[in-house]
Amino acid sequence: MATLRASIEVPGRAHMNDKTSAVRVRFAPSPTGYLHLGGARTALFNWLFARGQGGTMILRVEDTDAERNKPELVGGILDGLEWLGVGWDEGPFYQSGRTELYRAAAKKCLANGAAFLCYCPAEKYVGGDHEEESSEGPQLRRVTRCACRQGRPATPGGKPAVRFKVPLGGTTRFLDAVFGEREFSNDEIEDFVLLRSGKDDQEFGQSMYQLGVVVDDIDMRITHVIRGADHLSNTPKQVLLYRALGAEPPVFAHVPLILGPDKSRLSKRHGATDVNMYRAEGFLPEAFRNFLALLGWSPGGDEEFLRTKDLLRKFSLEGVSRTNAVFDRPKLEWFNTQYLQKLPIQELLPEVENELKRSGLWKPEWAAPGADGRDHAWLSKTVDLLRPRIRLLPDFSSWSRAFFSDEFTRDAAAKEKFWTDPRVPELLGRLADRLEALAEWNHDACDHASRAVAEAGGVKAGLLINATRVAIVGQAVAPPLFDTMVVLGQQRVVSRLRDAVASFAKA
RNA sequence: GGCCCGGUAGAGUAACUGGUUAACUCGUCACCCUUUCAAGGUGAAGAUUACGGGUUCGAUUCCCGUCCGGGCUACCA
Repeated sequence: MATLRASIEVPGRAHMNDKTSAVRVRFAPSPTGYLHLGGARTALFNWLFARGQGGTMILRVEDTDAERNKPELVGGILDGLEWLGVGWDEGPFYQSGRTELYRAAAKKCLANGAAFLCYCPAEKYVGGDHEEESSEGPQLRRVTRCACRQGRPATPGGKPAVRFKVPLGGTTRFLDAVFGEREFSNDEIEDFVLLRSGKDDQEFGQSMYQLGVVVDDIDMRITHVIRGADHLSNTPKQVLLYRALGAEPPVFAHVPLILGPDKSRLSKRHGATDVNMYRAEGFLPEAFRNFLALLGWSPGGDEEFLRTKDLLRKFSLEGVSRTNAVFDRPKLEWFNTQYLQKLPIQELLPEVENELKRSGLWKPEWAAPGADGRDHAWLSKTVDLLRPRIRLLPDFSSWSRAFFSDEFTRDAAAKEKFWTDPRVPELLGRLADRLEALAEWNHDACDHASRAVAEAGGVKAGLLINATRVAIVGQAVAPPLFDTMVVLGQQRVVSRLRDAVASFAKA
């Protein structure tokens, strides 16, 4: 993966007291689903933070739940990250392969009294926050402690799970770079499970989330935990674990969640939430990144069109908001059109090439400047002409098909709109003759010839121009006609005009 | 239910540690440009800063309450 730049001094924030250690962050997806927008945004923030300060980005797959885990989903998540341009320096590490590490940590907690063996079957566990029947219907009671923590199992027998022994009374506090100082009462925290009970001949089962994250974050020397705000309430548990394992907690930075247009949690019913679907739709990764970065973060100024290098330079945890953001697709599309228009043409060309290859329209001679470079120059000019009207990459092969192939059809609605005048066939025929006779093929020559034909025929130039557009590109909407003619070339324009005239005869 | 976090125009955000016409971007509407449609240009509408109290000479900024939204409350992550 990307080479790690030499560690430089961490700008750091005084109150966080970062010593001199370089920044180390991680993105830790769970393969229970695809890479969704929220996850992608979290990955992006971690990446921006790490790359912006010469730190290290680690990728860790949290697959400790054998039941819900779907290994085949990992590939899609990695693909999504790659498309997003979010690379990592270490990993991917898989928690499923680090089981011994977690068991050792759990045993350490058992040994130093920070954890206990709980023999309660999961359904019978008496601790926690269970629902209970009352005169007013089902009620949830406060956290209670199980007798197992005193070594007096309420329901002896069976295999025990390891639970963390949360201190009675007192508070647990930590620093969050986004939400500030946080303090939680220990009495609100249940004795959470560290290790599942073992099956068959196993002493213990797989690690639970809380143990896995903490052990790995310590082991991987993570300095900043940047993740979704849905983990804010779990953080005190983790801080307790850090202490029990004799480690200092990192700086936490919880970023607000991304909600759907109805302000409810973003889910499949809100449409595309899988980043790979945006790639498939033809968004440019950099535009997508720019849009995503602005969800829950602001550079402070008025500029919103921020290329990746700008994001890298400006990103900071201080700019992260505490308010959940709503995903707004129209704005994403706006960003895409902006990038389509403003990107240096040489940066856009590879994307267009991929698109044309995907649709089978690509011609090898268009590839990078060859012998005389004329074909490549033609492609470059054509894409440049087309791009102000393109919204998504696939538009290059659908909407602008006639620019790259002679096999195209004329849009019925376009004919309906611009071919209704009975004089059109004759005008198009005369224009074909006139253009064919042209010695010079350029914008002005096409312009003069067309206007002359219109004038001679006693019609407004617009009538001929619009009809001609439909004839040569098959669309009612296209780039300015004379520029289009230049790009298509004399022979092609003439033959398409005659083909159009012929189509009238048939009809 | 308990605990926690939020609440600035339809959306994303800004407004130095409270200071006076609440700013920018997307979207919407209008006009200009014009050869279609975009883009671009100009302008407009849209916010009693969720609501109600309080502190203060002064609050979007501080405090309390209410309402609304979200999160956590699993041998999920």
